[in-house]
Formats: sequence, C-alpha cells, structure tokens
Amino acid sequence: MATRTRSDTDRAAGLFHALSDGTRISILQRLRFGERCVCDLTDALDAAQSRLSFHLKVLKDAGLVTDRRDGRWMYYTMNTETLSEVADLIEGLASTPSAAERKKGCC
Amino acid sequence: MATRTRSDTDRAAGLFHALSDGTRISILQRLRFGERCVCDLTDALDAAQSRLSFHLKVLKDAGLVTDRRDGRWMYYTMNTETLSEVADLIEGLASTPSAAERKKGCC
DNA sequence: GCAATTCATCAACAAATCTTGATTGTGGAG
DNA sequence: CTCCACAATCAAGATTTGTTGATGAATTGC
Repeated sequence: MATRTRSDTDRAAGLFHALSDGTRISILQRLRFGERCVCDLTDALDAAQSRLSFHLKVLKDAGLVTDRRDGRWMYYTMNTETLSEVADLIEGLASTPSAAERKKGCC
Repeated sequence: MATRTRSDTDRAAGLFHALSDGTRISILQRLRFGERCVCDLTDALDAAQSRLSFHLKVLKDAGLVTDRRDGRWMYYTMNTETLSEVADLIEGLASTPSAAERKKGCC
C-alpha cells in the first residue's frame, strides 16, 4: 500500500494546472480580499465576461473556489482547504523520503 | 511600491505550469530520492528519452531542477529553493490580506 | 580514428488550452 | 408578460503544449 497511485499524480497535476494561468492567479489574488461577483472581476481585471467565466470554471472544477448565487449575481470565494492541499503537495515533493520510503526504493 | 507586478504573476503561473504535468510530477517524485540520470528516469517511468528530455528542460527552465554532467551522463537534482518559492506563493494566496493591503484596496 | 552510448534538439503531427463574439439561461424590475 | 442585467455556454479560430521518430553533439572505450 501507500504507493503513489496514478490518480494522486493526476490530482496534483490538475491542481497545478488550475494555478498555471496568469488570469487565474489574478482572480485568486482578488479573492483573498473576500468574495467577489463576476462583474467585480471583469472590472478589476479588464477582461471579457466569457473569459472570466471560463477561468472561474477551471478554478471551480479544481475545487479552488466555490460559488454562491445571490439574485442575478454569482459570488465566488476562495477555497482555502484546497489551497492547503496544494501546500501539502509541495511539501510532499520537497520533503526527504522517510526511512520506509527509502527502503521501498521509490514510488 | 509593493503592488503585484505583472512579472510576479507570470512567474507564479510559470512555476505552476512547470508542475502541471503528470510526467513532471513523477520526475520530481523520483528526484526526492536524490539525483538521477536521464537513463534512470527512462527506465523508471518507461518513457521515451526525448520525452524526458523535453520535460526535464521545462523543469530546468522553471528552476525546479538543476543538472550536472558526469561523463556521458547528465544528472538531475531537485532544486528545493524553488520549491520553497512555490510554497511561499501558495501561502501568499491563502493568507488573509494585511491591514496595509486591505487599506490599499487590492493588488 | 571509429564505434557505441548518453542525451539534447529538431520537425511534424496531435491534442489541449485560451480568446473572442454570439447565444442562451436565469432572476429581478416594471 | 416583457425587458433588462448578470453570467454560463457554445462555436470558431489561434496559440500552446506534448509526443514521436530522426538527427546531431559530446564523451568514452577500443
């Protein structure tokens, strides 16, 4: 057990992919200040609405943001749990292997 | 000063992009155990040599690995400094804005 | 020098990603 | 019910990215 499964790697790659775009980073940067509707973000980022919807969907599919409807507005919020997951992934990559891991050889 | 520059965002997106591929994650996973030559990785990952060279170049351009020649072998090593940089980026995204930041409004 | 090994690079193709503008859907106001 | 505002979705096109097989460069051993 405890071998790194394909899906672990896929999940990691997927999360990093969601973070691998400047527009999406900028969106998250804005969301640090609290939830925002799409219209706020189109103003702040000077981006077309369909473009933001696209990137927000990528972020949402990855679990990095959640959304909430209020009337005709959709409010997006950063999901810090998933960001913690990403932080753990980084730490896992940077950490030196445990004795058990080293015994097993590798992944 | 201290406004988030375009290049900050670009740098972040670039780092995450380098991590956004399963093959590259697997490479880094192997490198946790110490430096490896390309031939080790082709064996371990069962991947074509040119494919690994491609991904190693991506990792190297992003600063995530360094290389070293020894005879006809190229040895690749994980660059933990850059991984720390990535960890900082994540933390920066997850952190709540400082009072000064909040005062300024946003980025 | 010559052959073999290790790896980087290139060209060509396939696939995924991003952008733009148009359309559709949903909810609120009149 | 109709109109308007907000946002998701779609189609089309351009760009980027990843894979494969072939070629080239550097190094070692004969």
